[in-house]
Amino acid sequence: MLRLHSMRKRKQARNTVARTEILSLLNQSEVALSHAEIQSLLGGLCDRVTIYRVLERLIQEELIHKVVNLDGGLKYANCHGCKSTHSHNHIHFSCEKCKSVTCLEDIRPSFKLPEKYKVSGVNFLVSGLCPDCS
Amino acid sequence: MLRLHSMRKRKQARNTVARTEILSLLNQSEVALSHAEIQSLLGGLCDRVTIYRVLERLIQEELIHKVVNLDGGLKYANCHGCKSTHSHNHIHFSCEKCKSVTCLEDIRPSFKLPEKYKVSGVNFLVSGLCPDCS
DNA sequence: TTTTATAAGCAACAATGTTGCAATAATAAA
DNA sequence: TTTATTATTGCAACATTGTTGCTTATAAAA
Repeated sequence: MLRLHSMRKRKQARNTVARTEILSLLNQSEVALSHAEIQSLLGGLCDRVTIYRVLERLIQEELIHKVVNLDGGLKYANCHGCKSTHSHNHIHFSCEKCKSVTCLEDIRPSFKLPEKYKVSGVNFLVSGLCPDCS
Repeated sequence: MLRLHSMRKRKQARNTVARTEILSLLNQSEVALSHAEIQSLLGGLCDRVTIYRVLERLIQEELIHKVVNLDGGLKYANCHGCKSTHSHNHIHFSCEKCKSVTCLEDIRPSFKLPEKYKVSGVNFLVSGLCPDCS
């Protein structure tokens, strides 16, 4: 196949079993899942490392996004509306009782920084009790 | 010493070298420090584990607070004004270039959750370029 | 079917955080 | 000041989480 120099050969993503299953898990889940939870749900379908690499890929493809929990633990959630706007600037809610982490997609906090700061991303996490636990 | 049953013996905090030095480091620092940074700055003054335990104690005493970075890494910062109000609901800024994490104490974001959520704490992190780097 | 580049598996490693227990040392009590 | 008490430390061992290199397997193209 002839390729022009400007036409950079892009890495062609593949539909593998691991990718399909992990994406399906996240799409079906109401809450964000940790790597450990995903591994457990997959029940040995694939290696630990594969999960890390699939998650990384899905993030780059903007099909999921990463959520940092209160304790620094990482969780992953599917992107519902975020993809269209290319932004993950909504609030995430972390329930102290059931430990669930949920995307509150419609809620965008407002704030104002001094002019000299250049903002490129935000991560807003609110903790407390979710509707089911309160 | 006679003690009533209701008069629970409270753990009496001690002024140790490690505690003094770590608190001093955090008070003198403009930016939040990670455990690794603190350990490096202390230069072998005490054990790794001691640093973890001192930080934990200082948090409980509300002299410092914990900041979760974008990647889930934990940093620690002194409390300037936060103690009086007993709240850490201000924004933290994480610079992508110099990797510094700063408390923006005066800036409080506003947002509104559905009624059923009970909020007990927030962790707001904004990333981008700090004044020095932009 | 054959080709080939992506992805998976495996092993080894690194970073970070936790726990139990004996020894040390800060503070209170004598 | 000396002694007693117990909070704190150091150490070792372990757990968790995430990363990297390399070989093998496999999805998709030819």
